[in-house]
Formats: sequence, structure tokens, C-alpha cells
Amino acid sequence: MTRARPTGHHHGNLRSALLRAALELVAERGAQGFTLAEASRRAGVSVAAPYKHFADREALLAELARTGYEQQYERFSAAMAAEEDPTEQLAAFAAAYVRFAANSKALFDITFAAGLNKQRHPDLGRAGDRVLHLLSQPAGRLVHDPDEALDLVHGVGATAHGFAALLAEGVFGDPDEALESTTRRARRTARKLVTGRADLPDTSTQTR
Amino acid sequence: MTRARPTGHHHGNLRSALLRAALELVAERGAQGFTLAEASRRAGVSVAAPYKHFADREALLAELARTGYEQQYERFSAAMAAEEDPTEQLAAFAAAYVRFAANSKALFDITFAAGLNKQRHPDLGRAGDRVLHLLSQPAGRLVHDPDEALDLVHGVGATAHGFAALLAEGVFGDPDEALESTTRRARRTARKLVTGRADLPDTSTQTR
DNA sequence: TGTACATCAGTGAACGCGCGTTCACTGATGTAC
DNA sequence: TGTACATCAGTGAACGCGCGTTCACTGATGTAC
Repeated sequence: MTRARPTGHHHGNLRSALLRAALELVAERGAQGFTLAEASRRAGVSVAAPYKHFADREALLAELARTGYEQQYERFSAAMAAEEDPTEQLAAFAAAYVRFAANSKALFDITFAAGLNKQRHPDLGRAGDRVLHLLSQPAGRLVHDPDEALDLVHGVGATAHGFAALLAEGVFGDPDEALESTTRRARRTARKLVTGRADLPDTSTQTR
Repeated sequence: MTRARPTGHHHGNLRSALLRAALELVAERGAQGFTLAEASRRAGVSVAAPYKHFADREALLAELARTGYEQQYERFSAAMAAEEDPTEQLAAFAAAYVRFAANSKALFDITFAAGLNKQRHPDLGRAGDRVLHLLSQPAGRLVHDPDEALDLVHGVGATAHGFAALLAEGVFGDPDEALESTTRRARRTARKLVTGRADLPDTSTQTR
């Protein structure tokens, strides 16, 4: 939170201060509740200042979405790397997905609910695909028919997303309280999609 | 679309015309894109007119959400009633869920993405729970431990929701083209959650 | 059947608000000499 | 080391916009007599 040189006409690091304020704002009001004006205020700067760093409102959001996808990619691939068995890798993805959606709610919401035009930001669509693509390798090891492998990829992705969304929506009760059990369920369900069995012991590595 | 007595100071059926216009608006611009002013314009009426029928903007949205949950309940229970086997009932729920999200996108979005305060509209939370509760009976027939049954209910719900959300997001390609295959996948995945087998023939009744 | 009247669904104008974006500007910074 | 100067990140005021909501009003409707 150190703000380098907050003196007069030079903020120091306004760009990242705006991104931070925007994320905070999204955390409080949802992705649709974000406004440039309020982000400026929180960064202690005039409403015109952001235009020195971002083309417009959408550009700032798109930048946040980009980092959202990046962080997802890093977290999920780290969680998967801790496993050797491909089934456990899929399960680890699902668990990490739910955890990310809960722990980094704002960033997650921006990638999914900011209403960013994916035609105008094709790189964002690609970033999202890249995250899902993490599942391709373990799926391919488990199932050799490419169509079936794709089915597995999409199934794990859908399951993970579904658990994350219903958790956030409060369907499972208070999201904080239900996080652990939902993570376990997502993990177990992902396994089921492969093996049809969920009765393996849940001893897999916890990734932060 | 017949508008009874569109004469002078009495519209005839403004209330439902507003609801229709609102739904159309949500279909075009998403749940957040809805404004009372635009809905009034489309109903051919002044911006003050809606306040004779709804307390405020949120009340109109809440009304739409209510009908959204009702329609979901009717469609899903009808789809399930066409099956006898409890596993097939769960599968039918999942398939109907995906189909509803795609075919009644606006209504679905309102129930999920309108940002309605569920504290201020507790009936809406209950209406959503009621939809999910459709799964309790077949789940209870399949699994006798209540915790496991709840797991199954939530698993099928999460899976259905996940497939529906990723379909709408375009993750599976063009939503219209991918609808059929996604419906099949949701159905098959729901079965897997029960039996661990997806290789049953997909001969179940098609519910519109 | 005809008329007076209460009702109330609509009008249209106005309000205050916060937004995104633009503009000419200013003053701190770092660099060339 | 000291000074002139170009750069450019910030200011602050203004714009036009569309929104939700309120208000006094009006005129079509249906009802009581």
C-alpha cells in the first residue's frame, strides 16, 4: 500500500493504484458496480487522471480481467503440478477453481460477470480458453478418444464452475462456512467424472 | 402481443406490457441493462406510468424473477415426471436446466444475474431453493444417507448450472449450435454422479 | 335510459444525481548543455 | 555543479447523457342514482 511520491502533480504509481482501487470496488459492489469516477476518488486523484493510463473505462476492466486469467492459470497449474495421477490433477483443478472463486471473488467476477465484449477483446477469450486447456493433458492421458477427452475437459470445467457459482450465490449457505465442504465436493465430483467412484480417500495436497 | 384499448389515458394492460418489455430488454442487454425508462418507452407510455403498477425498479425485476423461478419449477418437474427411474429423473433435471437457460435466457439471467438483494426479497431465495428441492426425492431414493443425498442434490445442481453457464458464455462455441450436445452432456454427467457410468443409451424422453 | 360524479391510470415536466469523457492548463521531473 | 528547457502526469471545470423518482394534473371509465 506504499504510495510512492504522492506529491503534487505526480502520483508515482497511479496506474497500479487505480487497478487496486477498481478491484476493491468490484469486491464491494460487484463487477457492474465499478465506476472510473469512484476508482479515481479512491486513488485520490481527479476523474480525468485515469485517461493518462487507460484508453477508457473498459480498457481498465479488460486489464483486470487479464490478470484474473493469469492468476487463475498460475494457481490452477500449481495445484495440478502437486499431483501425479491425472485423475487427481483434474480433481485438483476443480478444487483450486472453487477456492479461487471464493478467495479472489472480485477477480473471478471480472473474468465472468463484467460483461466484457469478447469480440472486442479476443485476447480475453483466448486467456479463458488457456485456463480450461490446462485440463487437456490429464484428460488425454485418461481417455484416448479425443471427443471423450474433450467431454471430460468440459465436464470438469462445468462442474468446477457450477460449484463455484452456487457457493457464491449462497445456495450452500454462508459462502465462508461452506467453502471447505464445497471444495471437497468439487474435488470428489471431478473424480467421479473419470472413475465413477468418489470413495478414494481425500489425502491430496492442499494448495494454499 | 394484442394491446387491449391503447386509447388515451388507459393502456388496458400496462402491467403485463411492462413486464414483457422488460424481458425483451433483458434479452437484448442483459439483466443489468434493464432500465425502467426504456421499458416505458417500449410500452409506449411515459416514464412515470410504471409507478402506478410497481413500487420501483427493483419491484418489477423481482416480479420477473418470481415468474422465472415458477417457470423453472414447472419445466423441470414436468421433465422429471416423464421419467420413472430416479437416476433418469436427475438426468432429466440437468437437461431441462440447460435447455431453460438457453431457451429462456432472459428469464434465467434475471434469476441469477440481476443482482437482486435476497435479504430484501427472501421469497426469491425460497423460490430458488424450491427449484433445487425437486432433486431431493429422487436423490433420497438413490442414496439413503441424508448427507450423501444432499451431496447428490448439490452435485446435480452444480453440474447443470455449470454446463448452462459455460454454454451461455460461449465456451463450447456458438451457444445455439452447442445446445443439443451440451444438454446431452449435462444429462450424461448427472447420471455419472449417481452410477459412475455414462454408457447407458440416451433414449430418454425429450421434454421440449 | 340518462346524467353526475368518484376513481384512478395515465401525462408531461421537472428534480437531482452520477456517470464517462474532453479540454486547456500547470507544475514537477529529468536531461542536455 | 548550475541552469534552460522539453516532457507529460496530473488538475479542475465543463459537457451531454440517461437514469430513477416525484408531482400536480387530466381525462376516460364505471357506478350510483
